[in-house]
Amino acid sequence: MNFIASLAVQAIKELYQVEIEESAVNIQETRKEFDGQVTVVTFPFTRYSKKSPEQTGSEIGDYLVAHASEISSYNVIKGFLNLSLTDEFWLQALHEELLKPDFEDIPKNGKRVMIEYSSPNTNKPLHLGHVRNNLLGFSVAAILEAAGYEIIKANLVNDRGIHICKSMLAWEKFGNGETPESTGLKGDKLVGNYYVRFDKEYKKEVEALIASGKSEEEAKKEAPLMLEAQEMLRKWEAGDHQVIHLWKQMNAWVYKGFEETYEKMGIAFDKVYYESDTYLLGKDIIEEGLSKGVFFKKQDNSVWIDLTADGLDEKLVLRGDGTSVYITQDLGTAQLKYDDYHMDNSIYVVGNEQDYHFKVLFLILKKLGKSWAEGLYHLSYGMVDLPSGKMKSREGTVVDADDLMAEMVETAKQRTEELGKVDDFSEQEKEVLYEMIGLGALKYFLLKVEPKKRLLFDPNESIDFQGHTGPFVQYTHARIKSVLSKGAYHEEPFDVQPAGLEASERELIKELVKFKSVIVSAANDYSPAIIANYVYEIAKLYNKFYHEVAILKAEDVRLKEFRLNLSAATAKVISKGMGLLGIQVPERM
RNA sequence: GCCUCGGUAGCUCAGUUGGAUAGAGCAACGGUUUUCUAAACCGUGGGUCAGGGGUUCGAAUCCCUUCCGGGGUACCA
Repeated sequence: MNFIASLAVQAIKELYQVEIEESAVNIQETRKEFDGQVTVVTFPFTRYSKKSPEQTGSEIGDYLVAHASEISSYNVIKGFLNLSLTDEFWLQALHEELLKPDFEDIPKNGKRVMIEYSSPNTNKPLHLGHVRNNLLGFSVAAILEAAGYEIIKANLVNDRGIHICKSMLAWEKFGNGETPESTGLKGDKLVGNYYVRFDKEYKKEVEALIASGKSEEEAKKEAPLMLEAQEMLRKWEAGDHQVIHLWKQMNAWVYKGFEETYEKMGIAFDKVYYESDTYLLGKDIIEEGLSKGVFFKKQDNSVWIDLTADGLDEKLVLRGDGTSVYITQDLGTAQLKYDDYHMDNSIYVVGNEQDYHFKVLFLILKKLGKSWAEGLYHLSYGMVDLPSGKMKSREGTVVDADDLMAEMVETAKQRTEELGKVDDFSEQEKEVLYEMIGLGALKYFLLKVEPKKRLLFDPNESIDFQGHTGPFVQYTHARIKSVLSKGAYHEEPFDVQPAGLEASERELIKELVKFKSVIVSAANDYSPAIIANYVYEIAKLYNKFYHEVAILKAEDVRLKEFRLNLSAATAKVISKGMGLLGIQVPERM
């Protein structure tokens, strides 16, 4: 569509003797209710023409039609110049953009980007909040890869700390030697139960202490369980054999559980970092900052940075006793990641509750003069809330990831059986299909919403399978595949030039040829939602086309061939687009 | 208090660097199948784009301000 902008620039120059930038030409899609496909907004040009918007539009319109064979006609409504492009133009675009085997390839741009996501704690199973994080990370990685980046998918596992000790301690005290094998529980679930158990017992102790006259603050600090957990953390840091053994064993249970969940979810990583390996990093960066005068020391030896000039606060970066805080570790880990991969960009997929933390982290790295700090980006997303409010693992008010996925698959099964279209499938084929649809519905539901928006999930209201949903798009794909197979379609060079395009065909082509630019803008915005909405639009337009024109029973063979090709191109875009969301599409459903 | 992100139809969401009469889905109502998959299609109703001001040919979009909601503002992570 670029030729229209440059031609418009030419027109302004010749008609009104004014030189303008191409970017000053506002081009948009023509709204449905008007004739044409592309619209140039001509209001801004009236200052050059010194004429009415209508007259200006006509003059430019005449010029464009005279100078571009692709433009067949125009109409002017107020300051809008609506252009109709020839059918040949659209067919050509379809041909060039979509009917090649490597149609979706965007050349590599030579840039490397790391995307860190998931980053679970090993004291509890994954819940719906993690699901959003995982799907976002995986999808953004796929989108960036499609846009030409080299991708490293990283996971930073939070495998140590006081919260891990809490579940360890509770298991030691109340577990009676339970194991995943002895209980039949998934490892992460088993460990999660003890995390909840700790909280329960701890609260009892606190209440007892309060009853005996302590203040709430004192009680929370002095409860024996808390003291024991802290002692356990000290032993862990000292390398105590028994504690380390227990830690390794319980983490191993959790990892096995996570693996199952990740596999079901269909996500994976190229590199896993463990906080137990990285938590001591960052101290040399503190030294560096002190010597550069970026940080300063207080009387108690604690180290700070003053960010008040940047509108933030003073921030502690190292405790007075020399131990790390969260940001110390993150400073060190950021350096480690860069040393490992020398990437151009590094993306952190982390909830918006940590917006401030990342703002500070990136700012500190810039102040330290790290050349790579410019490439850091916090992909912040909104929390997933229940109607009752926030999910809290400790209180057990969470939507469990495994349960949710299983429910979705079950619903998909019921739906599919009711419709009875795949009764001839083998049991195994059915299982595969149910998973594809159930997970497709879930993933689409979570990804179609702009990441930064908060998401409300009502467990009592099931996720839809109709309308603006994953299954709708999947269904459209299956429908196309069915037509293609009945039409004995096989990919081959096509040169069919139908006498004239139907409106529904033109609309579909117009949307299809946007595919690559949509990938690019989704990559620039780190937004799977853009892909999700685009793919939905494609599916809708295809269904309209499908209902309005006959494909297999087209008037003549050439027309049928063309429509089969158009269908095949649509299927490719749907399949590839859904793939960018981590959603598979079936041949039949 | 300060910082930050949200607020668009009953509900869930789209809405490009400011552009035409603000769009989808769900829910409601009505229609479409002897014809390529009805998980579909077509139609009807439904709006103070949170409120107010400003910038301009033009504002859901940019600026200011008020209100409502989330999050942050820890020697927690």
